[in-house]
Amino acid sequence: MKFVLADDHAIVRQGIKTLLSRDSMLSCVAEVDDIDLVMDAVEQQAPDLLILDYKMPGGDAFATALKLKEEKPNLKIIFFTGIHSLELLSKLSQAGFDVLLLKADAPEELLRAIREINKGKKFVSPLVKNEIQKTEIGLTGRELQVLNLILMGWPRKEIADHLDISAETVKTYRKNLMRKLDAHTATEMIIKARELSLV
Amino acid sequence: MKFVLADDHAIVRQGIKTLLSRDSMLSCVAEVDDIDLVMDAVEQQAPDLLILDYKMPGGDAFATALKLKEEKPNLKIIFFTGIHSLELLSKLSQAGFDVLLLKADAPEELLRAIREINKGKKFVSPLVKNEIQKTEIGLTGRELQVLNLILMGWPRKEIADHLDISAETVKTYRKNLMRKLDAHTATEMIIKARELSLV
DNA sequence: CCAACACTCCCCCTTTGGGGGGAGTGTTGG
DNA sequence: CCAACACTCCCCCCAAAGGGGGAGTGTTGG
Repeated sequence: MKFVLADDHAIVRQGIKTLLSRDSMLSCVAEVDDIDLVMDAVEQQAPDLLILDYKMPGGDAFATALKLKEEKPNLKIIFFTGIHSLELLSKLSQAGFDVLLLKADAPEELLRAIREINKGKKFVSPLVKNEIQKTEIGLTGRELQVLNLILMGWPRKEIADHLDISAETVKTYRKNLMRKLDAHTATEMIIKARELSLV
Repeated sequence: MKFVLADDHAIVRQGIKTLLSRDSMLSCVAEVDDIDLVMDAVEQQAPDLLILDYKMPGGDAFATALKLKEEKPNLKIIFFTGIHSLELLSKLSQAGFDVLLLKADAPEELLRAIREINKGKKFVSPLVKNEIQKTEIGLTGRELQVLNLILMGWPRKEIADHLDISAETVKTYRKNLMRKLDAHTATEMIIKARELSLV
C-alpha cells in the first residue's frame, strides 16, 4: 500500500513515517511540503492513500482535495491537521472525506484509521467528533451576517446601512452574539469566533 | 546528553525523537504534552536539554521557560515552534533563550542547533532571523505590549493596571498603534496585526 | 550638547460599545 | 391553532473607543 505524505513540516513527516513504518504493508512513495505539489505527486506515484495536512503553503488544500476526490475515486484521503476548527472540520466532514484526524490525537489513531479505511469504512477521530459537537452554537443566518461584518471591523452604522436595518437592530444582534459566544468585548468575540471558525 | 521533549502533538515528538536518534549521544528521558508537566519532568530527570514547543495546553510556556532558565542555569532550552510570530520570536530572542527554531525549518537545523549549543553558542534559525526582520514596522516595545493586550481583548483599564500606567497612556498607545497600522477600529487593527503577524 | 525618540499623561469632543430591559412583526412546525 | 423562534426596533444607562490636540519626562546617539 503506497502513500503520499503532504505536510509542510519535515519533522511531522518524519514522525508519521516512523509511526507508519511499524506496518510493513505501508510505504511512503512521496513527500511534499506544498499544496501545489500534491497533484503532481499523486499523478506520478498513483498512491492508494494520501495523508494531507490542511494548513500548508501554496494553494487551497480543501479545493485540491476535492479535485483529487473527484478525479481519483480510489484514492483514500486522510486529513491530518492541527487545526481545531469547527467550521473546517464540519466542512471536511460534510464533503465526505474518508478520515479526519487531529495532530493532537494519539498517534495510534492514525494506524487505526488506516485499518478502518481498508475495510472501506470512514473514520473520524474522537477529538474531531468532540469538536464537531460544538456546531451546536446555533447562530441564525442574520446573526452570522452581522458577525461577519463585525469581524471585518465595520462600525455599527455601516453594518446597519449595508444590511438595510437600523443601527439599534445591529446592536441587538451584537448583544445576542456576545451572549451566545460568551464574550464581553468585541475583541473577545473576534477571538472566540475565530477559534470556533464561525467565519 | 539527556533531553526532555515537550510538545502536545505525539506525532511531532515521534519525529523529533527519530531525528535525534541519529545522534547516539542523545537520549530522550521524558516526554510531556502539557506545560504544567514540564517543570516536574525537568526536576525529576535533570536533563541537559529541553526542547519546548510554544503553543501547548496548560500554563504559559514563556513564563515556564523563564523560570527554568533562572532556576536551572545549566539547562539548555530550545524553543521549537510552528508559530511565525514576530513579537513572540523577538520576545524569546530578547529573553536570551539559547535556540529558536521553527517547525518549518529543515529538520537538520535542529541537529545543527544542538551541536552549536554544545559549543556554548546560541543558535537562531535562518527562518527565525527572517521573521525577526519584519520588526521594521517600527513598533516600540511598549507598543507591542499594549498591542498584544488589546489583541487579547483586554479593556483599556485592565491594560493600564497590568502595565502599571494610566488609562490615558494606554489610549495614547492605541491611538499611535492605529496610526502606524493604518486602522480605524480595534477590529481592523486586530486584522492588520494578524496579517503582519505582529502577534 | 542637542535633537530624536520612547514613554508618560492630560484636555477636548462625538460615536460606539456593552448591559439591562421591553415589544412589535412574520413564519413555521408540532 | 399556538408556541417557538427569527427578525426588527425602541428605551434607559455608563464606560470605552476613536480623533484631535498639547506637553512633560528620560535616555540615547550623533
